[in-house]
Amino acid sequence: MANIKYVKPTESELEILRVIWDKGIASVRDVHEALALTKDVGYTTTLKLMQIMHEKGLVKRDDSVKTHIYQAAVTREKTQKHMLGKMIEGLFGGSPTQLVMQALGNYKASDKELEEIQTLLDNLKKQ
Amino acid sequence: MANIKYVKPTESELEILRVIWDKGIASVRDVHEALALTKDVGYTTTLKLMQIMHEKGLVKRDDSVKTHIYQAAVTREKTQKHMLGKMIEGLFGGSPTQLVMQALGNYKASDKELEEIQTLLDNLKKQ
DNA sequence: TTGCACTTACGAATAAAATCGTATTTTAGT
DNA sequence: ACTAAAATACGATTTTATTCGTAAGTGCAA
Repeated sequence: MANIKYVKPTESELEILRVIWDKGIASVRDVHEALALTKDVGYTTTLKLMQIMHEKGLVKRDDSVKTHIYQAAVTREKTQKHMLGKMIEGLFGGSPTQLVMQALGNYKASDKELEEIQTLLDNLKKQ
Repeated sequence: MANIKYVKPTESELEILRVIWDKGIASVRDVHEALALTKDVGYTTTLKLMQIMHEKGLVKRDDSVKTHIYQAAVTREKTQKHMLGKMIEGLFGGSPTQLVMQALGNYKASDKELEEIQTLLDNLKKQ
């Protein structure tokens, strides 16, 4: 079995991952420009972070071309799952239900979304 | 209006808050002993962290007695809400539904819990 | 080919968080 | 009053994360 250790992205790394997830593939400049829309940061800072992420295995890159092309090496879903898990464990006493209730109670969802949840809930009940 | 700025607890601070939330009130030693069950850490480290938390306003303390007694200055619920919000915003594209679906899908809940969620869902639908 | 624009590499500075050692204070028991 | 045990205060170090300056490589346009 491959020895895969989960690497927890830092706050800044997560910002970068989000951009890459949205774009699919991206150069440092692509990412930097996206980040620059919402925060003040130097180009080489973004570059350095992406290099570190590459070392950590958070992103893959094609460096056979002058402008390296990056893509995520971890999926959004896996990351979501890990972070949800940590949060459930740490803040919600291990109860996913607590988290769900809290989320549903505090953040309004549309009727359509409520229906989606209902459908999932129905499926879970059947099992 | 009182000027309350939300202070985001760090990882370690959160661990301490969890102990205090569970106990209601706690001395440094109480907290330290709880932490020591699961990690290797020095007493003065815990002390220092709790002092910092006090400066930040994360905890209150009664220092009229020799052994200071701490209690949380932020509720578990408020903290849960903030962190959920950040997570929804950052990882789930602003969609609480996404988060709920992900949580329900990945972490099994008991029938009783599913019923609780169902009840909440019914209420939300009525509105 | 020369030079300019753009890129990566990389070391180093800065900032933030966590850790701990040591000094000092407090108080209860003798 | 004295001492030991236990507590706090606090500076300093270590670790981790973030930021950026500067050097060096690359290729395209004139």
